[in-house]
Amino acid sequence: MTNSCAEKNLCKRDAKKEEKRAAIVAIAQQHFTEHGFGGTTMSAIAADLGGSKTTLWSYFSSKEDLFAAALDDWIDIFEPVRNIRYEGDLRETLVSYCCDFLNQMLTPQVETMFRLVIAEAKRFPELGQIFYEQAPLRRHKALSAFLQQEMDSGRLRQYDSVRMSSQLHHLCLYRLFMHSIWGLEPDTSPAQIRLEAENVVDLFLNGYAAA
Amino acid sequence: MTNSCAEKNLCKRDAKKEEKRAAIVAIAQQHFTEHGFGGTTMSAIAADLGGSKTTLWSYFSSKEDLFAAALDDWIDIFEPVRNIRYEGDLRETLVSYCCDFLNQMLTPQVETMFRLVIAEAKRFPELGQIFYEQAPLRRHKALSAFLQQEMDSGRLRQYDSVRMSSQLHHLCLYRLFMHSIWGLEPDTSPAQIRLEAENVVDLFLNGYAAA
DNA sequence: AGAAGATCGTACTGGAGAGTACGATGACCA
DNA sequence: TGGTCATCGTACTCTCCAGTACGATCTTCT
Repeated sequence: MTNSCAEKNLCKRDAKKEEKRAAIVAIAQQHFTEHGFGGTTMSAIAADLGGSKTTLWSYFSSKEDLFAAALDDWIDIFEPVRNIRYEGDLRETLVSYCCDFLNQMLTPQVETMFRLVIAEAKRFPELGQIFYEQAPLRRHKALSAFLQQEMDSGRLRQYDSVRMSSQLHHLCLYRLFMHSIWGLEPDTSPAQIRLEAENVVDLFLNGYAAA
Repeated sequence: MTNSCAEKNLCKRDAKKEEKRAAIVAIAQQHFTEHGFGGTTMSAIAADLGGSKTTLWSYFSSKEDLFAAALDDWIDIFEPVRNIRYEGDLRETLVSYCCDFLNQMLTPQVETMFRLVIAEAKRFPELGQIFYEQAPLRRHKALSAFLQQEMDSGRLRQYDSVRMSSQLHHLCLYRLFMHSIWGLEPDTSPAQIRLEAENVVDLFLNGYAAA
C-alpha cells in the first residue's frame, strides 16, 4: 500500500497535471502558429496561461520541448480520412472525396501547420519526416488502396495506384493551396471548391478510367 | 565641373561601392538560406565579409533592409523560362519542358528560397505576393500562352489555358518537390525526372489532346 | 598635396527573452 | 494533522544580438 493513487490510477493530482499540461500545449499551439517559433516567447505563454514561469518550466524543460509537444499533439487535426467507398458513381465518389480533401487542406489550422513545419524543418530535422508520415503518407495509402480496388473492379485501368493517388492529391492542391501558402486569398467558396474538384477528377478520369 | 564622376559615370569609388554591396548581398543570401531570418546574425555576416559592422550598417540600415535586398536580388535565379516552342512533337516538347521545370525546381537554391519565403511570409507580408508574381505567375503566363497557341493550331482541345498551365505545373511538382520541401530525399536522377515528366505529360494529354 | 569619403577594429549600449532562485501560499494525500 | 507537492509571483542572471560611437587608417578624387 505504498501508493493508493496507483491503484485508483486517478489521483486528483495527476488528473490536474494532465489538464494543466493540455492547457499549456493548447496555448503554445496558438502562440507558435501566430508568431512562429522565433516569434513566440515563453513569458507570453506563461502570461496567457495565467500561471507563473516556474510552473511552465516544470512541465517543459525548454522551448524546444514545448514546441515538440505542441506539434505532436497537433498532428491529430489530420483526422482519419473519411472512408472512401464506391457509391454507384466513380466520378461523384472522387469529386466528393476531393472536395473533402480540399476543404481540409484549406483550413487555417492546416495551412498554418504547413507553414510552421516548413519554416522550422531546419531547426528540427525529424519534423518534416514525422509530419510527412502522419499526413500525406496516410492519405496516399488510403486513396491508393481505394484506387486499387477500383482497378480490380474494372472501373479503372490497371496502373500504379500509388502514383495515381499522389497525382490526384496534387492536382487538388493546384492553385488554391499554393495561393494560401503564399498569403494570397483564393476563393474558397463551396461552389469554387466543387468546381476545382470536378475539374481535377475529369482530368484524372480521362487518363485513368477503363476504356 | 562640379563632379567629374557624374560625367564618366564610373568613379572608382562608386564602382567599388557597387561591388561591395553585391558582396554583402551574396554573403547575406548564404546566411539567410542556411539559418533563416531569425538564425542569421548581422555580426556573423560582417565577420564573413571580413569588414566591420560599421561598414555593413553604412550599406543597409537594418537587418530587414538587408533581407529585402538579398531577396530582391535573388529572385533572378528564376531565370527566364526557356522558350517553349512546338518542335514537331507536342508530347516531346512538353516532356522536355517539364524536365527543365523539374530540374529548376529541385535546385537547392530554389528549394531554400521557397522555404525562406514561406517561413517569413508572416514577418514580411508583401513577400509572398512579390514572390508569387516573380516566379509561378510568370511561368504560368508563358506556358498558358504556349498552350493557347497549340489550341489554335488544333493540337489541343479548346479549354481554359491558364487552368491547364497550373495543372501541368502542379502535376510536375507532385512527389519530388513536396518531398524535398519536407526534407526527404527524393530520387532526382535524370532518368527519374524524365520518368516523372513523361508520366505527367501523358496524363495531361489524355485529358487535353485534340480528339 | 590635401580634402573628402570609405573602411576598419574594438568596445560599448540597450533591449529582449530564456531560464533560475526562492520564499510564500495553497491543494492534496495518508 | 502534518507532510508533500504544485503553484505562484517576483526579481534575478546570463546570453545573444541589433545597432552605435569613435578614433585610426587607407583610398580616391581634384
